Order: sequence, then C-alpha cells, then structure tokens
Amino acid sequence: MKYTIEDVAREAGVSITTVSRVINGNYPVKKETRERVEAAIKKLNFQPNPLARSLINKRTNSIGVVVPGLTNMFFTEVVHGIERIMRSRDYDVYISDSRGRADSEKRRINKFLERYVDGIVLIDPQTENMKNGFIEEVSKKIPVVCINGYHENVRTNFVLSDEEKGTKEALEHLISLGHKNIAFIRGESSYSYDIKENLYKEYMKNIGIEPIVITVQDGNNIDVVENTMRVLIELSSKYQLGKEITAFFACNDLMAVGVLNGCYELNLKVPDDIAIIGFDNIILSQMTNPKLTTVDQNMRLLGERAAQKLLDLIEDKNLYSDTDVIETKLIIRKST
Amino acid sequence: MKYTIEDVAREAGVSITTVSRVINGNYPVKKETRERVEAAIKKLNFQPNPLARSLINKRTNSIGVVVPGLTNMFFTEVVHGIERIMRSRDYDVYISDSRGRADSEKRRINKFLERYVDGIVLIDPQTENMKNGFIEEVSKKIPVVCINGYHENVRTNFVLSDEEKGTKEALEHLISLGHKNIAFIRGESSYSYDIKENLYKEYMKNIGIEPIVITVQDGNNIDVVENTMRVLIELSSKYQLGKEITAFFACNDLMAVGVLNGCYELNLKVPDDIAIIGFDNIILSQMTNPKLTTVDQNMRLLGERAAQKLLDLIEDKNLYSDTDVIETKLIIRKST
DNA sequence: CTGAAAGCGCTTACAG
DNA sequence: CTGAAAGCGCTTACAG
Repeated sequence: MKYTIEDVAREAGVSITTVSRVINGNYPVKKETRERVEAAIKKLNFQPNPLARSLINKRTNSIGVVVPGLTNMFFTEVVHGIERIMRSRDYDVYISDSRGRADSEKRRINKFLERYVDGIVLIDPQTENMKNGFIEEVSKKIPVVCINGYHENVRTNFVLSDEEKGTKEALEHLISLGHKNIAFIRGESSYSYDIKENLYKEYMKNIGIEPIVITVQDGNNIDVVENTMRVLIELSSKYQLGKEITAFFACNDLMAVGVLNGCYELNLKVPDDIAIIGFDNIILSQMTNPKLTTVDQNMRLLGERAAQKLLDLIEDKNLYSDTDVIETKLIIRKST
Repeated sequence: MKYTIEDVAREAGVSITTVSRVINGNYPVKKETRERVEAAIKKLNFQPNPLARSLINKRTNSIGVVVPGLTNMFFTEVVHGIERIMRSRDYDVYISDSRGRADSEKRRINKFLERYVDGIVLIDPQTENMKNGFIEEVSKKIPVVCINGYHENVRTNFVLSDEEKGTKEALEHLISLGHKNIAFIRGESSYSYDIKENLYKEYMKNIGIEPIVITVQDGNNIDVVENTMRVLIELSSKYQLGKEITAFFACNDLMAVGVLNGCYELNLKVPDDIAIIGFDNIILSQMTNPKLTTVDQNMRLLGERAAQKLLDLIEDKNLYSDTDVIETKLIIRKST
C-alpha cells in the first residue's frame, strides 16, 4: 500500500543508498541523479517510514509534554506556546495529563521514555517527584525542561515565571487597599503553591495577623471551581466573611472564580465585602463579573521559552541544569 | 544504555527467538525456560523497543485525536473519555489541535498517518474535509471514528449526539416561555452549526418570524467568548435588544457566555430582558451568573463510545461505515 | 559520486 | 518446545 525506499530506487534506477542520501541531503549526489530520485519520490508520493528511521537514528523528532490538568486553561496556553515552536521545527508534540497525581505523572513520563521521545517538558511537576529524585533521574537520560516547579537541589532545567515577585505584588496590592484579614487558598502538591504560601505567611506575620490557609483538592482541574465554592460556603460558618476575612488570595484563577461564585451564593459583594485576587490571568479571569484582578504569567512565552530550551538541549546533548526566569505582571481589574 | 532482547537472551541462556516468545506469549515455551527468561527480563528491567516492534507489526498501539480547539472544555471532556478507554487497553493517545481550520486538520491527520497510528478520532471535523472526500479517503486507509460532524454520503464511522433533538428541545423551551424573537449564534464551518441553523430557521418560519443568524469566528476557541460579546454590543446598535430580540440560541456554551457577558456590559438583565440558551453543558455553564440553561451532550460518553468503536475497528479491520447516536438532555437553569 | 553490505531491535515462518 | 535465518524499512561506514 505504502511505498518504500526500494520502490523509489527502482523507479529512479539507483540504489537505495542513493535514495537515502538525497532524502537526507547528507552526502554529495550528482545533480542529475538527485533530480531523477526527486522525481521518483514525487511520483510515488513517497514518505520515509519514521519508525525505521528512528530505530537507527535514536531520534523520533517528537517530544512529550506532561500537564497536571488540561482543563486549566493555564496549561493549554502554555502548551500552545510549546507547539508553536516545536511545529516550526517539525517536531511532533505529545500531550499527557497527569491529573495532578505523582504516580500518574511518573507513569506518563515512563511512557514517553519507552516511546523514545527526544525530550520532555514538565509543567508544574509534582513536588513528590522532584523530591524523590525521579525527575533528576529522568533528566540524566533525556533532555528535560520543567516549567515552574523549581526545586533547589534537583539538577534539571527550569523555565520559571517569577511567582515570588508576582505573589508579593499581589499581596502588597491587597494590603495597600487596607486589607489585613487575608485568607489564602491553594491546591495540594506543587511548588507554585508552596512558594506562595510561604510568602503569604511572612506578610501576615509582619502585619501581625494569624494566617488562614485553605487547601482545596486538585487545584488544576476545572472542577476546583465548584470545590472552592463549596469550601467557601463551609468557611462562612466558621468565619464572619466580610469582617474576619475581607480578602482572598487564590493561587490560581480557577480557585479565585470559585471564591467569586461562593460570594455570589452568600450574597457577598465583590469587592465591597470581599476582595479577590487570582493568579495566572487565564482568559476566564476576564469573563467573570466582576472581572478578576490577577497576576499575569505570560503563559505563551513560558511555553515558547521552554520549547526553545528543550530544542537546544536535544541538539547539544548538554543535559546540565539551568534556570530561566520570566517576569510576571499584576493586572488590576474589578475584584479588588 | 538500554538493554535489548539480545542482552536478555544471553542472560537467560536462550535464543532471542525464545525471549520474543515469552514476551509475546504467542507460542508455547517450556515453563522452566519461561521463568528463566522472565527473571532475566526483570533483572535487566528490559523493555522491548516499540519502534522495532511496530516496524514489523505495522501496529503502534497508539491512536490520534484531532480537536478543533483545546480551549473549549467540550473537547477536553470528550478527550478524557477517549483516554480512559484507550489507556485501559494500553494504547497511547496523541492529541492534536486543528484550531478549527480545514487545512490544519488535514495536516494533523496526515501527520498521524505518517506516524503510523492505528486509528484516528476526529471530533467535530471540518465540513470542508468531509465534503472534499478527504476524510473518506483516510477512512479507507485506517480506522476512523468521527464524533459529531455527520455527513450523509461519506463512508466513515460516526458517534453522534442527537444534536437535532437537543436543538429542538432548546428551541421549544424558548418558545414555551413566550419567546418569538430569537436570534441564533453560530461559528463557522462544522456540521454541528449547520444542523442547528436549519432547525432554527424551520422553527422561525413556523412562527412567522424573520430569522437572525449571527456567525462568529473560531467558535471552538475560548477567545470566542470575547468575540461574541463584542458582536453582541455591535448588534445592539442594529436591534433593540430586549424587544426586537428577546432570546439567543447559541450553538455552544462559549458563545452563550459571550452573550451573557455582553448583556452585562449593555445593562440587560438575564433572563428578564434577554434569555440565553447554550449547548454542550461544559462546566463553564455552571460558573456563570446566572447559570446557563443548556443542552447536555454527555461528552464523556461520546468519547468513550468513540474509543470503543475505534478499538473494534482496529481489531476487526472492518472499515465499513456505521453510526451511533447518543441522547442529549435539556438542562434548565437560570438564564431562561 | 555511487553501491553492496551490515546493522538498528525486534518478529515469525521454517526446520528440527 | 527451541533456534538459525530472513526480513520490517531505513542509514551509514566501507570500498570503489
């Protein structure tokens, strides 16, 4: 059904060696011969079998991307950035959803390894897999770039957004508005949450207010919106919202929308009774009412930078660890 | 670095043929021998090279999925359904985003073909590629299942939700509420829009009202929310909203949210001034305020059914055309 | 500049 | 039940 290199060779009256050479352009071939081969390729619409090529080259021209949740638009945006770069270089990108679970992330990565992808991008990798050395192990075998999820003693490559600065600006914004009783909402296990929580606690300490940290499940799946809403409603029986808590810092926009929805259910006015600030600046944050104040992470750029770095690593085979940082930006809208 | 079948053979003191046989379990192997080989495999943590296997088997244990836009949660939900089934059968699923363009869809499909995937799922395929015979062509080479996007004379396999029934119920719901001046919002080129538009026009004809059809760009990308909002605002200079138009039927929830946001900007009350009904029942439809009335498509089931059918096709090599239909359900919430 | 041959890591008739 | 050999569709030294 499909033609092979042999068919082309016969058609052009040369050896398969020669055909291979014109396909790859890696050896000199007489102009006339080359043209004959090219004509044959065109005539048969021949496409070299990538399986056979990869078996020899140890290169598949494909990369894997693992995300914690495809329903968080943050990740789809980052993935678009990655795809833009990779496609222009004729790489395929395979996307896999770990659903925010460390064991699943591990399995997804191993699958990619088995499939001989040329490199892997990990977006917001699970803390557990950073700590237990798994990601470092993988990084020894194959180029790896992590987007966010920084860990000090792990030798791999990072492209980070400056979440620290973003968090500080967000917190200071809230404080400048007169808020003291700020609650903090996070998901379970990622560095992005940890770093924000630490900063939050620090600020609260400085103001002399007892921190309130709320952890919701599966922070990167869109279901978290509903969950957060429910959590907020429960919270309203423990705290006097609008008084004991006047503002929420949510670790991502999904959770922030959850808080917003909860406020609506509880008949609390945003931002008059409760101020809300999110993180990421996913499109959803502009679709709410009021629109969300949030911290832009430049998701597209995050993806592009990571892809570029991965390509460099694949080409150089230089697996050493390295870190890039991308600026964040506070976007003040109507929820604060 | 990685072990091959030869290493295992040496370790176990047998031929590679025997090792292959215990891996595949397709020929009898003496128990004792088998155990020795299994021990060797375990010891070396041997994983057969899938590239080499696929080269021979003409099977990659992977399928491709093409979606018009990953940022429409409708598709991510369907994809989850597909993945659930495929993973349980140890298939990899590759996802590719066509961005709702026919040429891009074509390219994505060709990429999959080149990669020797075992089958392809097309979600809401582009009308153009159905009409020009491309999808039928592909369906002759390899198992293909289309989710929605039905076309009469195309021989391929379909899993459809009963969009017709869903549309009727939605329209009748609006009419039963006393609406006559209903406007219709759709995206560009997919069967799902066409079928709904036809039905809409039919109903309008019966009521004796001039239909108003509005087409927005890239209906399956989340940007459509903004676009639709803008379109609505423009529309408000042509029509007296709340009077000349009292209800909107949107072909998907994304557009419905856009209308909702537009109404907010225009200070129109939903549903008092304007009623809005969406389609799909993506989670976003519950996150708005008011919550959207919409038509549930049972996206998860759509994906699962398609995956199951694709597996059957892959195993039977029976490429004949076939159609499954899945029920829809009107979900009445607060926007109507 | 060109070709015959070996080899990538497997599977599968074929023979025993 | 087991193994030697051919072959999947390519690439790449090696020789000319």
